[in-house]
Amino acid sequence: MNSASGAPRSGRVTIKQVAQRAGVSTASVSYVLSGRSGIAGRNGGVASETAVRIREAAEELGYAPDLAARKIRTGRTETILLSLTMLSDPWALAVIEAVQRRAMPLGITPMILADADWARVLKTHDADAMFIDAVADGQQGELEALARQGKKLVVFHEQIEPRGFEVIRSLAGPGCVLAMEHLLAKHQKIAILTTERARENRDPARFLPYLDGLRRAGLPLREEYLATFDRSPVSAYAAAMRLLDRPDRPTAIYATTDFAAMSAINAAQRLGITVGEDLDVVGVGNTLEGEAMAPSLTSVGPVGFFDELARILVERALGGSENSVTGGVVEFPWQLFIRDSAR
Amino acid sequence: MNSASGAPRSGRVTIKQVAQRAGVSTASVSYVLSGRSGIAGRNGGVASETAVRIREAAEELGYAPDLAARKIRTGRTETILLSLTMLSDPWALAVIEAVQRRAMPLGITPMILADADWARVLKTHDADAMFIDAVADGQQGELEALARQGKKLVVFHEQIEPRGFEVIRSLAGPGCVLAMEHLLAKHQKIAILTTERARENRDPARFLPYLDGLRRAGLPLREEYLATFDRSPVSAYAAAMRLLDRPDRPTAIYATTDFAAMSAINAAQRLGITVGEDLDVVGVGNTLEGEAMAPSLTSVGPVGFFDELARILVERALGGSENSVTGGVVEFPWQLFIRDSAR
DNA sequence: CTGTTAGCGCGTTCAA
DNA sequence: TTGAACGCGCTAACAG
Repeated sequence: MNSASGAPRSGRVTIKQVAQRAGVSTASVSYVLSGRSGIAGRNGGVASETAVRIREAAEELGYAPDLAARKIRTGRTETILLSLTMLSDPWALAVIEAVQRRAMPLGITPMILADADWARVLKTHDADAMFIDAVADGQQGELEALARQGKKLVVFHEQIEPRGFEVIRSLAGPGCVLAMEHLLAKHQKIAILTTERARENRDPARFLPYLDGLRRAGLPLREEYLATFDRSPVSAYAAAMRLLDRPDRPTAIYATTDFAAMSAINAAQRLGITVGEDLDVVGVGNTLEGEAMAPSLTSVGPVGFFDELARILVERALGGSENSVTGGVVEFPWQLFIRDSAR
Repeated sequence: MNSASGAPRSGRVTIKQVAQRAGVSTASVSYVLSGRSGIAGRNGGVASETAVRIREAAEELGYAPDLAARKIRTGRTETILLSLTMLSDPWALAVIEAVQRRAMPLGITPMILADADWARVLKTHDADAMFIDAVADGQQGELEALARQGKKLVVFHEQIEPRGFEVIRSLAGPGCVLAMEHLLAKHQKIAILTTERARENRDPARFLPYLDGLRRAGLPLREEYLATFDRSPVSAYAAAMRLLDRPDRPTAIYATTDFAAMSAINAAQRLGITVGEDLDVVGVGNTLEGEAMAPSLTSVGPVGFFDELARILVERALGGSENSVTGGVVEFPWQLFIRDSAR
């Protein structure tokens, strides 16, 4: 076929072949096909007619730039790497989708690494930004090493401190405080429905706000208003029953899980108690199931978390390599979503 | 810090810095750190002591090769790209896991592209092999274009013909034939539980084997033994009930879905019919749920599919670039797994 | 046997 | 608009 034209030893079409075909230098081709063609401040003054010819040649030859070669010069891969541990988790899918939406229009491709073992891969593979959703205990040093290598990391973690990398946190605590305040505005007899573990550990995010709320309001902590359950739906339902099936029952329930809150609502309905009137219920997690149930569940959850994560990731990916190597923390306080179960 | 030693303008440690620190040339470093150091036929004669010094230097500096730079010379990315459309599907997770297991020990990293729009990305991004799990109607040409670019593609599709790329098929048909034969060995009154769609289209894979089986056995097609359902579990359960809750009920059910087969078993149990004795049931899909239920479900499914897919992918990734650009078809006939629901 | 020199590959980008 | 250097690692050819 084309034995005299280019140099098609490899299947790949190079910039050189395009240049030859268009009758220009490789530099012009590069200017037109990648960087600014007719806009640039300095250079890039490529006659629009030449530009057209170049683009035609590229099209005809089916040229596509070799990103590896480009990367070596520019330092950019036009790629964002997402290291996700639990790919089956809807959470991971939400991350992917959000980043996808932000990045693709800018020509940045999100790639997923489905492996808890990011440390090994990220050492050699490059990306304009990397997201890591799980850091084991000993791995803190590896993060710092990667950061020193100039890698742009965004790490999802509740405690880790940023050392050259960005940290993003999803904080349930503030939202739980809001939930309690919401109930305290109208109620005095507020029960809690929580896990055994949260109570034992005095979980600062989900359990303590209950105690603090009562204390600040000058209300007593009543043992009989404290019900715990262990995972199973049955157990949560039973716990709610214990709470509600008594003469002096609470007028509000603060459940540390949406799922528990839903059980509580079911229990109440079973007892003929009208949720939203005789009983207010709030949950934690702001799940879709809670929002969909009747009455819709008032709950707390992170809002816009995925979008913000995507924004940060893309921002860091675009930021020049020498740029802000600050490494900060972005905290994501959960917020209250008032719905029918507790107006 | 190290202003006099290397050239650390960028955060990245290069082979040059390692060379300088070890007091050798970059060639030696390259030989030691990547290719064969003391084995090679020709060159590679690096004294083991020097090799140690080089490795130490690399270690101290935290050197990691730039894969992009390496790729440009070797043409290899040490990466396999998996374009997966339905990441939430267990099927996709199985693909990932299988490839992971095969590839990682060989130093090949699987990367996932969570985007139906592979055509755009794959044009510029490189990988030693690429897997595509979904091809839309118009996209056939794009596959060929990519193949011409020298890209190694493995495409999962039932009909597409290989043109420069590999095609892998998962064929339910043969398995369904086996399932019917299994039932025909012991039964004469065999019912089918299938979807409305499969019946209308006379699905060659899952529906026709039922008709053909009856015909070959010289059995009549009885309308009352043909029950259809539409998606919902409820619907499948009801259809099974219609089949079983009659005087002259079938002694075997061929269900075109594991999920429907499970509904049938439930229905039978509800009616006091002992599955595996009074009634044999086979499903299609060979899901884990079916295997786990009691009685365990006899079913047909692809065996070793994911492993084989992974093998092909890795093989193609390792194969030299000029190598077998054959492009063949690998068919994966489903097989019968006999369990308690139909011995 | 051990090690070095030098050029390559591809797209970018400066200086002319 | 272009020639040529450049970035990084690989590797053929060559020299102790």
